[in-house]
Amino acid sequence: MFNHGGGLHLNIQKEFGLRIQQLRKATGKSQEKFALSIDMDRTYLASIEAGKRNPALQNIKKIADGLEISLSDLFRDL
Amino acid sequence: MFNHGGGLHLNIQKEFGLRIQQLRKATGKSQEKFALSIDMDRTYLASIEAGKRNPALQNIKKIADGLEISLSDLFRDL
DNA sequence: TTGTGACTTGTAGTCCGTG
DNA sequence: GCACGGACTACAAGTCACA
Repeated sequence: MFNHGGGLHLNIQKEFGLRIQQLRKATGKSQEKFALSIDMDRTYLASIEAGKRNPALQNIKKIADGLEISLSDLFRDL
Repeated sequence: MFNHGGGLHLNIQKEFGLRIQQLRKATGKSQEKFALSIDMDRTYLASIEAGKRNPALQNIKKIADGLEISLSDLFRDL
């Protein structure tokens, strides 16, 4: 009866997507501007935020760098 | 002149590999036993530990679960 | 017990659009 | 600005034989 770490029963992709969306919005950037700033395709970023993709470590790192936070902080509360 | 834990110039794959190797060894399990426990191929785990792979979120999560730590803790100091 | 190269299959990731 | 889709290409996933 515990809920391992994070929000509800959303899967890890959805949780991750919501997390980066929240952090991106806090920067005031659009998906397109943010994606551009980290050299990532805009539609790919959108699908990650939607929880539809399973991004690999290098891209996760890229996002963390773009958000200017550590990987550990990126995964906080997940 | 010491490097405080994480940064270095190893790439993220190598850092991640070393990190999970360290944590796995702390559990006292062999690659084979640990891989088995998380339903992952032993040679695939070995190549991740060696920093030769770029694992995706689902597999990263699988490893964190197997180590019984949060993703945030898994990435601590990385 | 672990490392590695080679391989096939599935999907990560890119690029072009649309409402 | 965003969600969504089609059609691709690059590479992760997963497995094996052997060192």
